[in-house]
Amino acid sequence: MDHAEQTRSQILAAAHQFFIDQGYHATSMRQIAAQAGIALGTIYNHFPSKEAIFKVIFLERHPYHDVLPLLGQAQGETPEAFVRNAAQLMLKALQARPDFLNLLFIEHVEFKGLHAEELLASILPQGVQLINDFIRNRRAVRPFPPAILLWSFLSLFISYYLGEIILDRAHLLEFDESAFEYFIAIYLHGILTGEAS
Amino acid sequence: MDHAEQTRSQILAAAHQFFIDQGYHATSMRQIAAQAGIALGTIYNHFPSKEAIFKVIFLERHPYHDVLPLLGQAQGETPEAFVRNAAQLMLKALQARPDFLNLLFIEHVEFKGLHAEELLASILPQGVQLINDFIRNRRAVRPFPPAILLWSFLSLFISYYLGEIILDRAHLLEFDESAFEYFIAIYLHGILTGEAS
DNA sequence: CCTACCGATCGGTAGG
DNA sequence: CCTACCGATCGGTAGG
Repeated sequence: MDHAEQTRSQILAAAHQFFIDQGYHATSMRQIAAQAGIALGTIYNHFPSKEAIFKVIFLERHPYHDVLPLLGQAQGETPEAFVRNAAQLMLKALQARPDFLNLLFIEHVEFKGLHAEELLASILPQGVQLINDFIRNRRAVRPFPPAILLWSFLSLFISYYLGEIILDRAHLLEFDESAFEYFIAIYLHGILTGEAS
Repeated sequence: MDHAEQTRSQILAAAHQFFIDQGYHATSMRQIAAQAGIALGTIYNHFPSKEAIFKVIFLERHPYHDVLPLLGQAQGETPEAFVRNAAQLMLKALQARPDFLNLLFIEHVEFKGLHAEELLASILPQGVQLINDFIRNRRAVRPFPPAILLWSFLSLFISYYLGEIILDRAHLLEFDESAFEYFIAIYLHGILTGEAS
Protein backbone atom coordinates (compact mmCIF):
# COMPACT_ATOMS: atom_id res chain seq x y z
CA MET A 1 0.00 0.00 0.00
CA ASP A 2 1.62 3.26 -1.11
CA HIS A 3 1.29 6.52 0.78
CA ALA A 4 -1.70 7.77 -1.18
CA GLU A 5 -3.65 4.58 -0.48
CA GLN A 6 -2.69 4.78 3.18
CA THR A 7 -4.02 8.32 3.43
CA ARG A 8 -7.22 7.34 1.65
CA SER A 9 -7.63 4.46 4.07
CA GLN A 10 -7.12 6.74 7.08
CA ILE A 11 -9.75 9.15 5.77
CA LEU A 12 -12.22 6.28 5.37
CA ALA A 13 -11.48 4.90 8.83
CA ALA A 14 -11.86 8.29 10.49
CA ALA A 15 -15.05 9.12 8.58
CA HIS A 16 -16.53 5.67 9.29
CA GLN A 17 -16.05 6.15 13.02
CA PHE A 18 -17.53 9.66 13.09
CA PHE A 19 -20.49 8.76 10.86
CA ILE A 20 -21.61 5.85 13.03
CA ASP A 21 -20.99 7.82 16.23
CA GLN A 22 -22.66 11.08 15.24
CA GLY A 23 -24.49 10.62 11.98
CA TYR A 24 -23.58 12.00 8.57
CA HIS A 25 -24.59 15.66 8.83
CA ALA A 26 -23.25 16.00 12.36
CA THR A 27 -19.79 15.03 11.14
CA SER A 28 -17.57 17.73 9.65
CA MET A 29 -14.84 17.37 7.08
CA ARG A 30 -12.53 19.13 9.55
CA GLN A 31 -13.17 16.41 12.16
CA ILE A 32 -12.33 13.74 9.64
CA ALA A 33 -9.15 15.56 8.54
CA ALA A 34 -7.95 16.03 12.11
CA GLN A 35 -8.60 12.39 13.01
CA ALA A 36 -6.87 11.24 9.84
CA GLY A 37 -3.92 13.51 10.66
CA ILE A 38 -4.14 15.58 7.48
CA ALA A 39 -5.26 19.05 6.42
CA LEU A 40 -8.83 19.70 5.43
CA GLY A 41 -7.99 20.39 1.79
CA THR A 42 -6.15 17.10 1.46
CA ILE A 43 -9.36 15.11 1.74
CA TYR A 44 -10.43 16.57 -1.58
CA ASN A 45 -7.36 15.09 -3.24
CA HIS A 46 -8.84 11.67 -2.49
CA PHE A 47 -12.60 12.17 -2.57
CA PRO A 48 -14.68 14.67 -4.56
CA SER A 49 -17.19 15.24 -1.75
CA LYS A 50 -18.35 14.23 1.71
CA GLU A 51 -21.09 12.09 0.21
CA ALA A 52 -18.54 10.20 -1.91
CA ILE A 53 -16.80 9.14 1.32
CA PHE A 54 -20.06 7.85 2.77
CA LYS A 55 -20.89 6.00 -0.43
CA VAL A 56 -17.57 4.13 -0.41
CA ILE A 57 -18.05 3.20 3.25
CA PHE A 58 -21.64 2.13 2.70
CA LEU A 59 -20.99 0.07 -0.42
CA GLU A 60 -17.50 -1.33 0.17
CA ARG A 61 -17.00 -1.34 3.94
CA HIS A 62 -20.46 -2.26 5.12
CA PRO A 63 -20.37 -5.09 7.70
CA TYR A 64 -22.72 -7.15 5.57
CA HIS A 65 -19.61 -8.12 3.62
CA ASP A 66 -18.48 -9.99 6.74
CA VAL A 67 -21.83 -11.02 8.20
CA LEU A 68 -23.91 -12.43 5.33
CA PRO A 69 -21.30 -14.87 3.94
CA LEU A 70 -21.41 -16.66 7.30
CA LEU A 71 -24.76 -18.10 6.22
CA GLY A 72 -22.90 -20.10 3.62
CA GLN A 73 -20.49 -21.46 6.20
CA ALA A 74 -23.15 -22.67 8.62
CA GLN A 75 -23.29 -26.43 9.10
CA GLY A 76 -25.63 -28.93 10.68
CA GLU A 77 -27.14 -32.35 10.00
CA THR A 78 -30.73 -31.42 10.76
CA PRO A 79 -32.58 -28.20 9.86
CA GLU A 80 -32.66 -27.40 13.60
CA ALA A 81 -28.91 -27.70 13.91
CA PHE A 82 -28.32 -25.72 10.73
CA VAL A 83 -30.61 -22.82 11.69
CA ARG A 84 -29.23 -22.74 15.22
CA ASN A 85 -25.65 -22.72 13.96
CA ALA A 86 -26.31 -20.09 11.29
CA ALA A 87 -28.20 -17.84 13.73
CA GLN A 88 -25.46 -18.04 16.36
CA LEU A 89 -22.73 -17.31 13.83
CA MET A 90 -24.52 -14.29 12.39
CA LEU A 91 -25.58 -12.88 15.76
CA LYS A 92 -22.01 -13.04 16.99
CA ALA A 93 -20.78 -11.26 13.87
CA LEU A 94 -23.54 -8.65 14.20
CA GLN A 95 -22.70 -7.99 17.84
CA ALA A 96 -19.06 -7.49 16.89
CA ARG A 97 -20.07 -4.84 14.33
CA PRO A 98 -22.53 -2.37 15.88
CA ASP A 99 -21.98 -0.15 12.85
CA PHE A 100 -24.16 -2.53 10.83
CA LEU A 101 -27.40 -0.84 11.83
CA ASN A 102 -26.00 2.67 12.16
CA LEU A 103 -24.93 2.74 8.53
CA LEU A 104 -28.34 1.47 7.45
CA PHE A 105 -30.07 4.10 9.60
CA ILE A 106 -27.99 6.95 8.19
CA GLU A 107 -28.69 5.68 4.71
CA HIS A 108 -32.43 5.49 5.47
CA VAL A 109 -32.93 8.85 7.21
CA GLU A 110 -30.24 11.12 5.82
CA PHE A 111 -30.05 9.72 2.27
CA LYS A 112 -33.58 8.31 1.84
CA GLY A 113 -32.12 5.02 0.68
CA LEU A 114 -30.21 6.61 -2.19
CA HIS A 115 -27.40 4.03 -2.19
CA ALA A 116 -29.35 1.11 -0.78
CA GLU A 117 -30.60 -0.16 -4.12
CA GLU A 118 -27.07 -0.77 -5.31
CA LEU A 119 -26.22 -2.68 -2.13
CA LEU A 120 -29.35 -4.83 -2.22
CA ALA A 121 -28.88 -5.79 -5.84
CA SER A 122 -25.62 -7.48 -4.88
CA ILE A 123 -26.93 -9.11 -1.69
CA LEU A 124 -30.25 -10.54 -2.81
CA PRO A 125 -29.02 -13.13 -5.34
CA GLN A 126 -26.58 -14.52 -2.76
CA GLY A 127 -29.37 -14.81 -0.20
CA VAL A 128 -31.81 -16.52 -2.54
CA GLN A 129 -29.11 -19.00 -3.58
CA LEU A 130 -28.38 -19.86 0.05
CA ILE A 131 -32.01 -20.44 0.96
CA ASN A 132 -32.60 -22.60 -2.11
CA ASP A 133 -29.71 -24.82 -1.08
CA PHE A 134 -31.19 -25.02 2.40
CA ILE A 135 -34.58 -26.15 1.12
CA ARG A 136 -33.25 -28.60 -1.44
CA ASN A 137 -31.14 -30.46 1.06
CA ARG A 138 -33.55 -30.59 4.02
CA ARG A 139 -36.81 -32.30 4.81
CA ALA A 140 -39.63 -31.28 7.11
CA VAL A 141 -39.59 -27.60 6.21
CA ARG A 142 -43.09 -26.19 5.77
CA PRO A 143 -43.77 -25.13 2.16
CA PHE A 144 -43.19 -21.39 2.53
CA PRO A 145 -41.82 -19.41 -0.44
CA PRO A 146 -37.99 -19.25 -0.31
CA ALA A 147 -38.04 -15.44 -0.06
CA ILE A 148 -40.26 -15.69 3.03
CA LEU A 149 -37.91 -18.19 4.66
CA LEU A 150 -34.89 -15.96 4.06
CA TRP A 151 -36.69 -12.77 5.09
CA SER A 152 -38.05 -14.29 8.28
CA PHE A 153 -34.68 -15.82 9.16
CA LEU A 154 -32.92 -12.48 8.79
CA SER A 155 -35.76 -10.89 10.77
CA LEU A 156 -35.18 -13.42 13.51
CA PHE A 157 -31.83 -12.15 14.61
CA ILE A 158 -32.13 -8.56 13.42
CA SER A 159 -35.15 -8.34 15.72
CA TYR A 160 -33.30 -10.00 18.56
CA TYR A 161 -30.39 -7.63 18.07
CA LEU A 162 -32.67 -4.56 17.98
CA GLY A 163 -34.36 -5.68 21.17
CA GLU A 164 -31.00 -6.21 22.81
CA ILE A 165 -29.98 -2.62 22.03
CA ILE A 166 -33.31 -1.24 23.25
CA LEU A 167 -33.34 -3.22 26.49
CA ASP A 168 -29.69 -2.43 27.10
CA ARG A 169 -30.42 1.28 26.81
CA ALA A 170 -33.38 1.04 29.14
CA HIS A 171 -31.10 -0.70 31.66
CA LEU A 172 -33.49 -3.63 31.64
CA LEU A 173 -30.94 -6.33 30.98
CA GLU A 174 -32.26 -8.82 33.46
CA PHE A 175 -32.47 -11.29 30.57
CA ASP A 176 -29.48 -13.30 29.47
CA GLU A 177 -28.55 -14.85 26.13
CA SER A 178 -31.16 -17.55 26.63
CA ALA A 179 -33.60 -15.06 25.11
CA PHE A 180 -32.01 -15.75 21.75
CA GLU A 181 -32.60 -19.48 22.23
CA TYR A 182 -36.30 -18.72 22.64
CA PHE A 183 -36.27 -16.74 19.38
CA ILE A 184 -34.67 -19.66 17.55
CA ALA A 185 -37.21 -22.04 19.10
CA ILE A 186 -40.15 -19.91 17.93
CA TYR A 187 -38.69 -19.72 14.44
CA LEU A 188 -38.04 -23.47 14.25
CA HIS A 189 -41.53 -24.34 15.45
CA GLY A 190 -42.72 -21.80 12.88
CA ILE A 191 -41.06 -23.22 9.79
CA LEU A 192 -40.74 -26.94 10.54
CA THR A 193 -43.43 -29.57 10.52
CA GLY A 194 -43.79 -31.82 13.54
CA GLU A 195 -42.24 -34.71 11.60
CA ALA A 196 -38.75 -35.99 12.25
CA SER A 197 -36.18 -34.43 9.97
CA MET B 1 -56.00 26.93 22.02
CA ASP B 2 -54.74 30.53 22.27
CA HIS B 3 -52.35 32.07 19.78
CA ALA B 4 -49.21 31.11 21.69
CA GLU B 5 -50.20 27.45 21.79
CA GLN B 6 -51.03 27.56 18.11
CA THR B 7 -47.58 28.94 17.25
CA ARG B 8 -45.91 26.31 19.42
CA SER B 9 -47.91 23.60 17.70
CA GLN B 10 -46.90 24.91 14.26
CA ILE B 11 -43.23 24.86 15.26
CA LEU B 12 -43.53 21.25 16.40
CA ALA B 13 -45.34 20.20 13.23
CA ALA B 14 -42.75 21.86 10.98
CA ALA B 15 -39.79 20.45 12.93
CA HIS B 16 -41.35 16.98 12.99
CA GLN B 17 -41.69 16.93 9.20
CA PHE B 18 -38.14 18.15 8.56
CA PHE B 19 -36.56 15.84 11.13
CA ILE B 20 -38.10 12.68 9.68
CA ASP B 21 -37.41 13.83 6.09
CA GLN B 22 -33.81 14.97 6.54
CA GLY B 23 -32.58 13.99 9.98
CA TYR B 24 -31.91 16.23 12.96
CA HIS B 25 -28.60 17.87 12.07
CA ALA B 26 -29.59 18.36 8.44
CA THR B 27 -32.56 20.48 9.54
CA SER B 28 -31.97 24.16 10.28
CA MET B 29 -33.91 26.36 12.68
CA ARG B 30 -34.49 28.69 9.72
CA GLN B 31 -36.23 25.93 7.77
CA ILE B 32 -38.45 25.21 10.76
CA ALA B 33 -39.28 28.91 11.22
CA ALA B 34 -40.09 29.43 7.53
CA GLN B 35 -42.33 26.36 7.42
CA ALA B 36 -44.12 27.50 10.60
CA GLY B 37 -44.64 30.96 9.10
CA ILE B 38 -42.75 32.84 11.82
CA ALA B 39 -39.43 34.57 12.30
CA LEU B 40 -36.42 32.55 13.41
CA GLY B 41 -36.15 34.42 16.72
CA THR B 42 -39.72 33.61 17.59
CA ILE B 43 -38.89 29.91 17.97
CA TYR B 44 -36.80 30.80 21.00
CA ASN B 45 -39.80 32.33 22.73
CA HIS B 46 -41.29 28.83 22.72
CA PHE B 47 -38.30 26.49 22.99
CA PRO B 48 -34.87 27.06 24.57
CA SER B 49 -33.00 25.09 21.88
CA LYS B 50 -33.26 22.85 18.82
CA GLU B 51 -32.75 19.75 20.94
CA ALA B 52 -35.64 20.71 23.21
CA ILE B 53 -37.89 20.66 20.15
CA PHE B 54 -36.76 17.16 19.20
CA LYS B 55 -37.24 15.94 22.75
CA VAL B 56 -40.86 17.10 22.86
CA ILE B 57 -41.55 15.45 19.49
CA PHE B 58 -39.84 12.21 20.50
CA LEU B 59 -41.50 11.92 23.90
CA GLU B 60 -44.95 13.42 23.30
CA ARG B 61 -45.65 13.07 19.58
CA HIS B 62 -44.06 9.70 18.86
CA PRO B 63 -46.39 7.44 16.85
CA TYR B 64 -46.12 4.77 19.52
CA HIS B 65 -48.76 6.76 21.36
CA ASP B 66 -51.16 5.79 18.56
CA VAL B 67 -49.77 2.40 17.55
CA LEU B 68 -49.15 0.46 20.76
CA PRO B 69 -52.59 1.03 22.37
CA LEU B 70 -54.10 -0.83 19.41
CA LEU B 71 -52.80 -4.04 20.98
CA GLY B 72 -55.32 -3.52 23.76
CA GLN B 73 -58.16 -3.11 21.28
CA ALA B 74 -57.44 -6.31 19.37
CA GLN B 75 -60.15 -8.97 19.60
CA GLY B 76 -60.56 -12.62 18.72
CA GLU B 77 -61.97 -15.83 20.14
CA THR B 78 -58.92 -17.98 19.50
CA PRO B 79 -55.22 -17.07 19.92
CA GLU B 80 -54.92 -17.31 16.13
CA ALA B 81 -57.70 -14.81 15.57
CA PHE B 82 -56.37 -12.48 18.26
CA VAL B 83 -52.79 -12.44 16.96
CA ARG B 84 -53.96 -12.03 13.38
CA ASN B 85 -56.25 -9.16 14.34
CA ALA B 86 -53.66 -7.43 16.50
CA ALA B 87 -50.94 -7.79 13.85
CA GLN B 88 -53.16 -6.40 11.09
CA LEU B 89 -54.25 -3.45 13.24
CA MET B 90 -50.72 -2.51 14.20
CA LEU B 91 -49.25 -2.99 10.74
CA LYS B 92 -51.90 -0.70 9.28
CA ALA B 93 -51.15 1.94 11.94
CA LEU B 94 -47.41 1.57 11.34
CA GLN B 95 -47.78 1.95 7.58
CA ALA B 96 -49.81 5.12 8.15
CA ARG B 97 -46.99 6.57 10.26
CA PRO B 98 -43.65 6.11 8.51
CA ASP B 99 -42.17 8.54 11.03
CA PHE B 100 -42.22 5.73 13.61
CA LEU B 101 -38.88 4.28 12.57
CA ASN B 102 -37.32 7.56 11.46
CA LEU B 103 -37.67 9.09 14.90
CA LEU B 104 -36.17 5.98 16.49
CA PHE B 105 -33.27 6.04 14.02
CA ILE B 106 -32.51 9.71 14.67
CA GLU B 107 -32.63 9.04 18.40
CA HIS B 108 -30.31 6.05 17.99
CA VAL B 109 -27.68 7.55 15.67
CA GLU B 110 -27.76 11.28 16.35
CA PHE B 111 -28.57 11.20 20.07
CA LYS B 112 -27.18 7.78 21.04
CA GLY B 113 -30.44 6.87 22.74
CA LEU B 114 -30.32 9.87 25.05
CA HIS B 115 -34.11 10.22 25.33
CA ALA B 116 -35.05 6.60 24.66
CA GLU B 117 -34.84 5.45 28.25
CA GLU B 118 -37.60 7.86 29.28
CA LEU B 119 -39.82 6.63 26.45
CA LEU B 120 -39.28 2.94 27.17
CA ALA B 121 -40.01 3.30 30.85
CA SER B 122 -43.54 4.38 29.98
CA ILE B 123 -44.09 1.78 27.25
CA LEU B 124 -42.81 -1.39 28.86
CA PRO B 125 -45.32 -1.74 31.72
CA GLN B 126 -48.20 -1.35 29.24
CA GLY B 127 -46.75 -4.05 27.01
CA VAL B 128 -46.18 -6.53 29.81
CA GLN B 129 -49.72 -5.99 31.08
CA LEU B 130 -51.15 -6.69 27.63
CA ILE B 131 -49.21 -9.89 27.13
CA ASN B 132 -50.11 -11.17 30.59
CA ASP B 133 -53.78 -10.70 29.78
CA PHE B 134 -53.22 -12.58 26.52
CA ILE B 135 -51.65 -15.56 28.25
CA ARG B 136 -54.11 -15.71 31.11
CA ASN B 137 -57.12 -15.86 28.83
CA ARG B 138 -55.81 -18.23 26.16
CA ARG B 139 -54.95 -21.90 25.97
CA ALA B 140 -52.51 -23.72 23.72
CA VAL B 141 -49.76 -21.10 23.93
CA ARG B 142 -46.32 -22.66 24.40
CA PRO B 143 -44.78 -21.80 27.77
CA PHE B 144 -42.48 -18.97 26.66
CA PRO B 145 -41.71 -16.13 29.10
CA PRO B 146 -44.19 -13.25 28.62
CA ALA B 147 -41.39 -10.82 27.67
CA ILE B 148 -40.32 -13.18 24.88
CA LEU B 149 -43.87 -13.41 23.55
CA LEU B 150 -44.24 -9.62 23.48
CA TRP B 151 -40.80 -9.05 22.04
CA SER B 152 -41.25 -11.64 19.30
CA PHE B 153 -44.71 -10.35 18.44
CA LEU B 154 -43.43 -6.80 18.04
CA SER B 155 -40.51 -8.19 16.03
CA LEU B 156 -43.00 -9.94 13.76
CA PHE B 157 -44.43 -6.85 12.21
CA ILE B 158 -41.48 -4.51 12.71
CA SER B 159 -39.48 -7.01 10.66
CA TYR B 160 -42.19 -7.27 8.06
CA TYR B 161 -42.38 -3.49 7.85
CA LEU B 162 -38.59 -3.13 7.54
CA GLY B 163 -38.54 -5.72 4.78
CA GLU B 164 -41.33 -3.88 2.99
CA ILE B 165 -39.32 -0.65 3.02
CA ILE B 166 -36.17 -2.40 1.84
CA LEU B 167 -37.85 -4.35 -0.97
CA ASP B 168 -39.79 -1.26 -2.01
CA ARG B 169 -36.54 0.68 -2.34
CA ALA B 170 -34.92 -2.09 -4.33
CA HIS B 171 -37.94 -2.05 -6.66
CA LEU B 172 -38.48 -5.71 -5.94
CA LEU B 173 -42.12 -5.47 -5.00
CA GLU B 174 -43.26 -8.55 -6.85
CA PHE B 175 -44.69 -9.80 -3.54
CA ASP B 176 -48.10 -8.69 -2.33
CA GLU B 177 -49.57 -8.38 1.14
CA SER B 178 -49.81 -12.16 1.37
CA ALA B 179 -46.21 -12.03 2.61
CA PHE B 180 -47.52 -10.69 5.90
CA GLU B 181 -49.88 -13.66 6.16
CA TYR B 182 -46.85 -15.96 5.94
CA PHE B 183 -45.15 -14.04 8.75
CA ILE B 184 -48.21 -14.41 10.94
CA ALA B 185 -48.38 -18.12 10.09
CA ILE B 186 -44.74 -18.67 11.08
CA TYR B 187 -45.28 -16.83 14.33
CA LEU B 188 -48.46 -18.76 15.17
CA HIS B 189 -46.81 -22.13 14.45
CA GLY B 190 -43.94 -20.86 16.59
CA ILE B 191 -45.85 -19.97 19.74
CA LEU B 192 -48.85 -22.32 19.67
CA THR B 193 -48.98 -26.03 20.40
CA GLY B 194 -50.62 -28.31 17.89
CA GLU B 195 -53.62 -28.74 20.18
CA ALA B 196 -56.98 -27.14 19.45
CA SER B 197 -57.41 -23.82 21.23
C1' DC C 1 -45.65 44.81 33.30
C1' DC C 2 -47.19 40.97 30.26
C1' DT C 3 -47.32 38.13 25.72
C1' DA C 4 -45.78 37.49 21.29
C1' DC C 5 -43.01 38.73 17.78
C1' DC C 6 -39.87 41.59 14.72
C1' DG C 7 -35.48 42.99 11.78
C1' DA C 8 -30.88 42.69 12.37
C1' DT C 9 -26.94 40.71 13.79
C1' DC C 10 -23.84 37.95 17.12
C1' DG C 11 -19.50 34.60 17.11
C1' DG C 12 -18.27 30.47 14.63
C1' DT C 13 -18.45 26.91 11.18
C1' DA C 14 -20.29 24.52 7.03
C1' DG C 15 -18.67 22.22 2.39
C1' DG C 16 -15.81 23.24 -1.16
C1' DC D 1 -0.31 17.35 0.84
C1' DC D 2 -0.89 22.29 2.88
C1' DT D 3 -2.29 27.30 3.71
C1' DA D 4 -5.42 30.39 2.91
C1' DC D 5 -9.52 31.51 1.72
C1' DC D 6 -14.68 31.90 -0.65
C1' DG D 7 -20.03 32.47 -0.43
C1' DA D 8 -23.50 30.79 2.52
C1' DT D 9 -25.33 29.37 6.29
C1' DC D 10 -25.25 27.49 11.14
C1' DG D 11 -27.71 27.79 16.12
C1' DG D 12 -28.73 31.24 19.03
C1' DT D 13 -29.47 36.21 20.85
C1' DA D 14 -29.38 41.41 20.82
C1' DG D 15 -32.54 45.69 21.62
C1' DG D 16 -37.11 47.47 21.07
